[in-house]
Amino acid sequence: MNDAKLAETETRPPRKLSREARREQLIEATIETIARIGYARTTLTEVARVAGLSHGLVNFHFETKERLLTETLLALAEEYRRNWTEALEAAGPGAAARLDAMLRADFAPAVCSPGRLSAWCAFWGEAQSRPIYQEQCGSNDLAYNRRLEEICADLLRETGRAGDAERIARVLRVTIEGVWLDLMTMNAPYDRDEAQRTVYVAAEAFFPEAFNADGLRSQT
Amino acid sequence: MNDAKLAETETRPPRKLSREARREQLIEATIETIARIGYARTTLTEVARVAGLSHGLVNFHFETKERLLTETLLALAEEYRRNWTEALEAAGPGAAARLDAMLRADFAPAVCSPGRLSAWCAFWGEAQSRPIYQEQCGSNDLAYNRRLEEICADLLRETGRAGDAERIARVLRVTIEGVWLDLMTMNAPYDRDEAQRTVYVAAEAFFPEAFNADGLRSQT
Amino acid sequence: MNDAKLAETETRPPRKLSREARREQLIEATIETIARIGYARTTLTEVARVAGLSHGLVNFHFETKERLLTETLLALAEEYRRNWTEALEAAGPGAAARLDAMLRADFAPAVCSPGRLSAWCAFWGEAQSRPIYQEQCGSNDLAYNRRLEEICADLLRETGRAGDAERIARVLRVTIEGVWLDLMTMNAPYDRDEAQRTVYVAAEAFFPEAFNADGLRSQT
Amino acid sequence: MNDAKLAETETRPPRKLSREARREQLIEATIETIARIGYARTTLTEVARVAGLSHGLVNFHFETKERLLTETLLALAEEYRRNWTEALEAAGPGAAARLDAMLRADFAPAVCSPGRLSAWCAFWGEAQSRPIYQEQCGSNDLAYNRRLEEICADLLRETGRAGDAERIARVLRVTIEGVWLDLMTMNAPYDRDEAQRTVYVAAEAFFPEAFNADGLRSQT
DNA sequence: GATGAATGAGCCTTCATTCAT
DNA sequence: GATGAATGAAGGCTCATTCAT
Repeated sequence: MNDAKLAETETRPPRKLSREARREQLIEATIETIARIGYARTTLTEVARVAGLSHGLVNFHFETKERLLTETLLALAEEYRRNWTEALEAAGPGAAARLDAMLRADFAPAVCSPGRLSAWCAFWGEAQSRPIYQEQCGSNDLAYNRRLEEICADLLRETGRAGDAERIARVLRVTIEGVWLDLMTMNAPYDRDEAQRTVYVAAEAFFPEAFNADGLRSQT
Repeated sequence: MNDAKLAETETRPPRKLSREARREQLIEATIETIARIGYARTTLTEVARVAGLSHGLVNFHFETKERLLTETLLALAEEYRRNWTEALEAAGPGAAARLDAMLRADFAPAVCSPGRLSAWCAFWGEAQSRPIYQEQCGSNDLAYNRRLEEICADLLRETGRAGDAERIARVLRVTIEGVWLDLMTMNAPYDRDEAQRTVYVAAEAFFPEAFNADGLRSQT
Repeated sequence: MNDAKLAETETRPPRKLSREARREQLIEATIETIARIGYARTTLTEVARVAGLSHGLVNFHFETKERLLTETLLALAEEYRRNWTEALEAAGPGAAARLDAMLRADFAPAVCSPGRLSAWCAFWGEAQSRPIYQEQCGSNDLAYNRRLEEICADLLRETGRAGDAERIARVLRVTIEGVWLDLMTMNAPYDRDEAQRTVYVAAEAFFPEAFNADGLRSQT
Repeated sequence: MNDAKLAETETRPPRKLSREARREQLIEATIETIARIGYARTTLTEVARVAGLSHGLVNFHFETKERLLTETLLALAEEYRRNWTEALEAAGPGAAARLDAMLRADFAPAVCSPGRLSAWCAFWGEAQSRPIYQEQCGSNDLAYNRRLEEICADLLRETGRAGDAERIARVLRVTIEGVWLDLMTMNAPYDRDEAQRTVYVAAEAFFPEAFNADGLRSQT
């Protein structure tokens, strides 16, 4: 093979991809489509168009539209879980550092991009009338909640403060979800940095020794 | 209206309702339908069925499906606005009492029924890809936010605490929205009372002199 | 209304028909379509085209294609049953006259038209892999078979001949079905009259006192 | 074929079968598929699945689906023709023995298996709207009919009976086809033995000297 | 006002056919 | 030869919208 052909092979997308690669490509296109035109108006034709593929291929890799959407949600949930799990593993030993890692993880670009947030919102909106979506989200949330509660309980112990770890964890979690929603739906949205600061303001209210609006207090 | 007609109206269920009454009936059916089967699967036929009316009547009162949905959202937003506005007007003079009134208003049965919450979620999910919906929600939120910020600023002044009223107000608002979402989407949801306590836990964190988990502290 | 308009009203098909009338019209179009292009190539669009209606209307009156086809078969079966039942009721008292009535009924234009026969063939071909079709045909056949056996048994008694009524009835029935098939599938088909004579040749073989190739022997 | 190749063929399952063997394998799978799910629902994918081969191979050996089906019908027809031809060649010299051979041939397991009958029914059902299928069946039937008529004419001569050989032959043929159909489509089908007896009851009616319900009378 | 039959655009899905590997 | 990913035409079905009654 001469250089010209070699270059051509490298630059053009291959005609045939492995099953897994195509599935990921289509799921990515689905997220983008939902983010752009919403869940209700998402069609297989549009997903295929975004992916640059024929619409018949979508049904080849995912038997039905229903499955494509379910697996897209599953992929989002799995990506989200992996993100905070890994952040937690990389965190320092103290409860404050671990809480900081979890709060910060939710604002990592990988899970907090506009497209991802829009897709999440759309699925949330549909989930309340779809038990199958609730299950997908629910099991993930459950694990996240439990961890957050444990860490809050630890931090209360460490700081010697009184408080209800379950409710504090809940406030922190819904604050994150809430500023996410704001980032999506407000007409003049504040930016991600301000969103994160807002979360830390909440963290500071419960744990003033550990946090301020900028994040984790330096350990002096 | 003469006596004969008056008698007819009173004794028989009216065959012809006024324009406004029919519109409200259809909007109510729309909310219920969205809550039950979701925004994406809501059809005019189903709305008509829920309302107990004929198929064609929906298009007679609302020219298009788009208008029916938009006006439904408008009605929800207006109802919500009236609810907190009136609660605020009925509240006592102090900042703590007014904040309490606003927090409590969002859990009034009129705006916090399962059907209402589900419908809200559905519209939120769709709003991020529909500018027209964002406007409907946005203008309302804007007024609500401003009031909440004012009250928080007043309360900070009254209690002599330092703090960022804008971010505190934001945390309180998204906490309310967040527990609303939980009430809708969690597999084993806590109840409305626990949701409200969670909000007060957040309020207590910022204003311990004024609130505890049960609500407004008695003014001694 | 002036004469011109009156005439127009009478000649043009009405825009809206009753449910039952439309259903019959669509079933008739289905029979014609199956006869013309076969079961496998029958599409709702083609049925609608033959009926001169929009394809959406087919799904309005019959929820699915499956139901349209099933009800078409049901209508064919009901029409067939009514035809031989009424022929039997109009027949004379003797066994020979009743057998003659049944044999003759199957060649009545109402049930023996080319379109009807083609449609029957198509359903038979599909029935062997469709239990639901078999049931539709089966219950009808059962009643027909029982009657034919009874009459053959009566005729054997009357003529004092030995013979197996069940098998004789079966031969007569399948002979009718067979010449039907011939009328449909042979390249140079003989005509309906020759088909009927063939059946009478079979009848004559079993009951020479009662039949000859032209039909029932005149009672002398 | 040299020794090396022979050994390879015998010891290993051949990875590459000859064209002809693959074609037969696919035709057999087509018959089975049509028998199981019907003509209308037969797809190339299903045929390939039944044959245990890949999807694309079907189009490699038969350019189109149309050709696969046509050649399947051709194979069925050829198999059927060979069956009665060989039976006739093996039969004794008398007309009765030859007629018996033909009647018996149609119930030989090779052509009278459930799968074969189902496939025949399906093709018959479709043939009335497909000239190309009618030709395939027709030419075969024509030869079969002619032979049957000749034999019936011979037998009439031998027995000295009056009768119309053409119509008698037709009754015998359609009786066979009819009991075939019964074997396929009746809810509580009688068995092949009873089907064959029914045919002989018809034969006995025309030729009582030669046949009874059990078959050919022993020549005493 | 009210009804529900009728229309047709657009969607999901199937599947014969093609083709790169 | 053989595989299976990829394409696109066509079909069934849904549903917003229209309109005669």
